[in-house]
Amino acid sequence: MDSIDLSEQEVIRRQALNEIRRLGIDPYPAELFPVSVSTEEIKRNYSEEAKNYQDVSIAGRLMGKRIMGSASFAEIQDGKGRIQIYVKRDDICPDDDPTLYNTVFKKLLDIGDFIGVRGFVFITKMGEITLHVKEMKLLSKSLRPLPVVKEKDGTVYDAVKDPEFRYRRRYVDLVVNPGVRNIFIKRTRMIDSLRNLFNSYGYLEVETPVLQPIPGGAAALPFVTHHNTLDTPLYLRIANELYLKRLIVGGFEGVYEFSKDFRNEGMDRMHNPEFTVLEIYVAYKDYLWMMDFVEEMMEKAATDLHGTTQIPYGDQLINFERPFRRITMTDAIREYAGVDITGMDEDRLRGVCRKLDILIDKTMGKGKLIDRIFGEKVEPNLIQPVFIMDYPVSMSPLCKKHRKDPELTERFELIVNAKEICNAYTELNDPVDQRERFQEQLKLSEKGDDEAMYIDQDFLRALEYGMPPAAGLGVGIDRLAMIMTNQPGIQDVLFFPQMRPEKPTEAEDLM
RNA sequence: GAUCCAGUAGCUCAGCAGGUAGAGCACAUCCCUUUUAAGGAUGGGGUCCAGGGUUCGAAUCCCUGCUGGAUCACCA
Repeated sequence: MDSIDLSEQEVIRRQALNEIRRLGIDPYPAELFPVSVSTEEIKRNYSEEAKNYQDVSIAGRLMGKRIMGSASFAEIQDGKGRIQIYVKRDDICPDDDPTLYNTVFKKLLDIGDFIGVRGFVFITKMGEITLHVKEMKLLSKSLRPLPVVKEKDGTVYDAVKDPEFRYRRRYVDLVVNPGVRNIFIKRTRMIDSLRNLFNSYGYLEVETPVLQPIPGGAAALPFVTHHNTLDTPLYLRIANELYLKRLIVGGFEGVYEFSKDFRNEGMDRMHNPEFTVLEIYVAYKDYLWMMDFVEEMMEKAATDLHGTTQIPYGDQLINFERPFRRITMTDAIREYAGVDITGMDEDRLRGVCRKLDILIDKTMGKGKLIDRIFGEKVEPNLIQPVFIMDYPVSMSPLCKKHRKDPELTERFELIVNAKEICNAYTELNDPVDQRERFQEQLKLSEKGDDEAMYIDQDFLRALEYGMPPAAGLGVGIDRLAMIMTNQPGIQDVLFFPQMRPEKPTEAEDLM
């Protein structure tokens, strides 16, 4: 990298780096630094009376310096939070040489540098818990200036908020915006909560192929790649449903997987090309059982994260307390759109759509028309958790037909804040019916529906060996995380949301 | 994909009857031993996203492009 491309501050930091080396200090030492406590633990447990934490070591990023001659206050930020440190020249420079304080600390250390300090904890006149430093060591020099975000009385000054900057340099976002870390910690805690529940039921976490010869289990456009040795196309999975069901065929009675799925479709605040779905399949259950299970799961996740079932989302308060409302799709359309679609054929549904001012096109079949009515007129009203049950058969080629109505399927979705969070079936295990449903998908595909499902012959073969009755569930983990962490976009709950690659000039600059 | 908005210092932003740039923080030099958005003084730093056009003159007006955001469409 040519120094002519560096900003003044970057040049100064490189000069400081050289100066540090010249003083015989290794700016990137190899040996461990013995951290004895976290900033959080000190702040939580320190008491003046107990006089605890009188010899501790902490490490982290230097996040602020307030120099007042031969004494200074500064801040260290570790993985848990920040603590103020008090640095006095006479303490860190016990002999006559003041270099460590005057030159190294005051001039050569910058905001963003990692340092380790050892000392004792006290409380300043202003009442702040502070570490009085006796020894200081540089652990890693930072060469780029970190944005300095300040805060007073709850007001944040100069917060880094440009979304492009935040998503492209998430590492900086995490250092500088403390709330961001908590979002991701909560996301992980949420997944822990689900996993713990599944394990407590004795279900087995499994892994199934990401690279699939036939991308099945959902209606979506896949990413295609190529395997050189096999000389065959492979697809990144759009769902793992068909593989998990094969495991149910194989005798596992409860399996689940947190699955990274990939869909070659649009990107926006709700969609990222790769995203996480939980899928779980349980033998000998049906979709009614699964609704109870989902209620338990959601209530537990909410309480594990927030200690309550009431979750703030935007200006809403969402209540995950059991039981959730249950309503069939037909009843929901009757209630919110004022139309009874029972027994309507495709033409009459088209008439309904026209009357309700819903945009449709010729390629839409009965299932899609009903879905449009639901999406336009019903879904926006559904803020609190609600199960929508019994979808039309043509929308659900992997779902068992309804025990009472062959036009419907035993399927439900959980809608929260007008968005689908869960999708579940009584799984179709009749291999003959499944073959027919696939063939109908093939017809749709021949009509031009590029998302119609492929026929997976091996999956049919598996069903022909016999699959026990089972209930299956898919949960959009990113969307659930959005709700559980009160975030408006999927980019805010993904560490590294997909972005257009940076320009070559920028990329070269990063080399 | 459509429409709208935005891109100015490391960060947050101002500047737009057109006269080639400014603030706060950060950075540099100096003063200051319990401060806390520390303070005081002085100073450096910008291909004003890119390219074209109008003009004597463009950060400012026009066109094209790039990147991002919002809304809608499409899609789970």
